[in-house]
Amino acid sequence: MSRSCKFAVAVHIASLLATSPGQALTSDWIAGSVNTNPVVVRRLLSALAKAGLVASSRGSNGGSTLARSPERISLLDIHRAVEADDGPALHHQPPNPACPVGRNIQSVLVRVMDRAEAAKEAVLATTTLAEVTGALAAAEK
Amino acid sequence: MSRSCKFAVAVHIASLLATSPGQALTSDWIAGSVNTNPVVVRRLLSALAKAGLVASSRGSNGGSTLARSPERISLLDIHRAVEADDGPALHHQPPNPACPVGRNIQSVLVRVMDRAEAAKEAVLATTTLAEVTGALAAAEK
DNA sequence: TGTAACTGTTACCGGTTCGATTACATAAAT
DNA sequence: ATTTATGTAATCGAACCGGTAACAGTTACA
Repeated sequence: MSRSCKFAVAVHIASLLATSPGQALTSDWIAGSVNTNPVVVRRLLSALAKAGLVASSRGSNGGSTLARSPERISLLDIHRAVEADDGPALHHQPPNPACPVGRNIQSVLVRVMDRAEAAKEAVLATTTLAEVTGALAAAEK
Repeated sequence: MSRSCKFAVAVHIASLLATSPGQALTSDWIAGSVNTNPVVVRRLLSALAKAGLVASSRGSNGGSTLARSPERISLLDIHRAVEADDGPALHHQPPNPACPVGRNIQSVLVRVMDRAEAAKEAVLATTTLAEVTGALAAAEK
């Protein structure tokens, strides 16, 4: 396993909540659909709750629901909630400031990589959770 | 150090080669500008050579040069050369096929994440190495 | 010819991230 | 009280990355 699949699982979780409106789902039940451990689900639910996308209640009959309607939750909201944003991945050690390339490459790279990341996020921003559940329903029939 | 900075270093290396046209640079010299180990540089040069972006000659007076002009090398070329493309990061374990969400979420996710990745790559594809070195020169004055 | 310079590749170490798992404190319904 | 949940910390194994040493192969040149 190479990269993080937190985003994929978080969208999965949010889709489950969106298709069970008004009903609180437990981390155990969600884990059964995702096919993973309930603690993994709770960690992601915790991140989604901190971002204000999900509300959880504890105790018996507890569980989680969406904090707002699926039309008003974008995949970028979910992505930002569960994946850390460390900015573009630059050199570990600062390049040689005595070299004309070395002393300027990072600022140039940041500009380009930020633009590329913004283009990616624009796609996620214009895709709503409601569109995802719509596509899920369309795939069923 | 969390993520890979291979792309950043590879663009750095390519910029050095682009600003020394016709002159073969050694991995030792390049490592001095990048501020890292020559083997790290050679690993990236090897990947760039396999992608046909760089030509290297061995032995005394050896070194590396660009295999084509900086105007005809895009940052996407460099990105594809040094960073593995594993496709979108989906679930480790396959989701539960007995669940309507679980059995369809991955195909829906692939469509969205592929679109997002394509948007990012479009930015890198329209940025040439020549533009990078132009920005480097502009930052100098 | 032989030596110095340079590439190409492998192997290994130390640090970090990730998912899975166990454990346990806390909270709420009945 | 007991049961059912969440919330969170700790730990484990696997994977990836950058740095480093080691070494084989190649080329220029004295």
